Amino acid sequence: MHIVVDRRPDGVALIDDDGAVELVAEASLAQAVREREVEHPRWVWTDTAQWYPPLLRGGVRVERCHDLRLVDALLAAIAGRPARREWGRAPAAPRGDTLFELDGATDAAPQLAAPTIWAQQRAAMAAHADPARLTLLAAAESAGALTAVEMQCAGLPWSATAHDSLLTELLGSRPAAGARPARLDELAAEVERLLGVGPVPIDSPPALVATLRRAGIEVATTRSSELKRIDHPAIAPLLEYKSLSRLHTANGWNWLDEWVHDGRFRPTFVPGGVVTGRWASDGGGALQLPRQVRGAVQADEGWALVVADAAQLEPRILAALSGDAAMARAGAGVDLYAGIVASGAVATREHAKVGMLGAMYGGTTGVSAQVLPRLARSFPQAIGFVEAAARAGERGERVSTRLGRTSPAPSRSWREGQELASSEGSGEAEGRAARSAARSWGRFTRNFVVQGTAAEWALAWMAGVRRRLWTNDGTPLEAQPHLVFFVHDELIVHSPLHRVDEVQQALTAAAADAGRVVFGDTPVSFPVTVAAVQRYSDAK
DNA sequence: AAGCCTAGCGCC
DNA sequence: AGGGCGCTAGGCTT
Repeated sequence: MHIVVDRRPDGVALIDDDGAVELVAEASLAQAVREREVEHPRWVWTDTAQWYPPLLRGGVRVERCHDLRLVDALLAAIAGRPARREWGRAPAAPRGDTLFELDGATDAAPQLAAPTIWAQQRAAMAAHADPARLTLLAAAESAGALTAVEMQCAGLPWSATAHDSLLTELLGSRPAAGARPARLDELAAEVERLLGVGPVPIDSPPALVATLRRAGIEVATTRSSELKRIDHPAIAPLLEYKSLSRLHTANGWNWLDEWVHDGRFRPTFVPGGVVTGRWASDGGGALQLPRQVRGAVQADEGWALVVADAAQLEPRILAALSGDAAMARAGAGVDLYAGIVASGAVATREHAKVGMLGAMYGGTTGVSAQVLPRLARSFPQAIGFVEAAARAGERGERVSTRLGRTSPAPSRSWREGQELASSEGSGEAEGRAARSAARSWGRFTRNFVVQGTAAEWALAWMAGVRRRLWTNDGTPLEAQPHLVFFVHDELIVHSPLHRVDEVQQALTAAAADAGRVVFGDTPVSFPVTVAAVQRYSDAK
């Protein structure tokens, strides 16, 4: 049962599968949705990020939806056309701002109504080589969109007091606006003293490189990794300065003022915001919360944070994708890398880890490259799978995830570079540039299949957790266990203490389900580590 | 002043 | 000569 939500000049039309139309005023939409929700429909609408927040603020939860904008992005990538724009615009949108724009129609063409787009998408999905998987992906993507809105609405519990203490501890008390914290002043002075060449432009990388060189420190950049290799007394305080300066500028008091209100951090999550299908975030750097500040993420009194992390998700995804039975066996325990060592393929856990990451990212140097041949001997299917994805990318082909998300085609300039290099009389330089570009795109497609499929697994996991925690009995979301955070392979549920066991069970069971949902019958396991804590920093 | 780019660092 | 991001500061151009 679907209900298409369509904005009309005179209100919002709710259209069911029989074509019955209920027209409701925008102001009474929440009430209408609440009443229809008892039928457990799948709401079909242009954009969850636009439609859902007002409903949720009105206390109305939606169990399932089909997000036309997100599915359009999937279908566009598959068809190799640009995605549509201008979703959910009011009919009074200015001339030219129509959905038809990209189809080459004139601006006299009517804006496509949601029912029309829905019909087109159903047809496109039915015509796909694997409609079942694509339908699953559409549902998972849409469930993610609902969850993203709910997580923003609930917010991540954040203690401004703890954050302030932590900053004061590390940086000194809060400085006046625009001023530098005392600890940073001290460190800058220390660096200056130890370099002994006058003023040090510590915040300007190019100028700092020049100053370091004047002090006899031969560096090409001011990157920490490069500085770490240098033996000089000024380096330690410089590195500490960089780390604390970063904390201050990225997650200091200004960040706290801007992003934390009423004990909650409410970032905007952007499902499908990354080309691989991973989520992105908008504002607050939500997906890059440094470990330094995770002590400020604190459960409410009487509540806990249930933090769950999928163990070595990407290599497990690769094992399942490629059907590599040996790697599945290595992953039988909680630690896949230990399993690889136990299999005899490599000597240490670190080698296993670096080697697998290198295989999935396309690393060609160092330990990663050294152990790759050993991994390839022990796990030929897994390694062969990513190698094939890389070769496809190098040829300019597109690749797909397990559920059918398709990588973009390489750019025109990329293709032109390849053609130029293979044309008659092409020079050495063009050839080198083209091979470099080809390998680079191959690294992208190599990673795309793994990262993208891991994103699908994570969506399935999240949807499973949400379903298990689901209630729609009128209890506010924030009065029961609810998802508050997601980062690629990690979920946090804020839960009343007396329901923590049940939440842990939900996180674990949903992970096992996700493997079956995405891969069907697979020997690969997807264990999660789960910890109930008061502070996020206590989780690992 | 605003927009864009680069360097650098945080996360997965 | 390692994939994907977001964000900030400095420094340039417009």
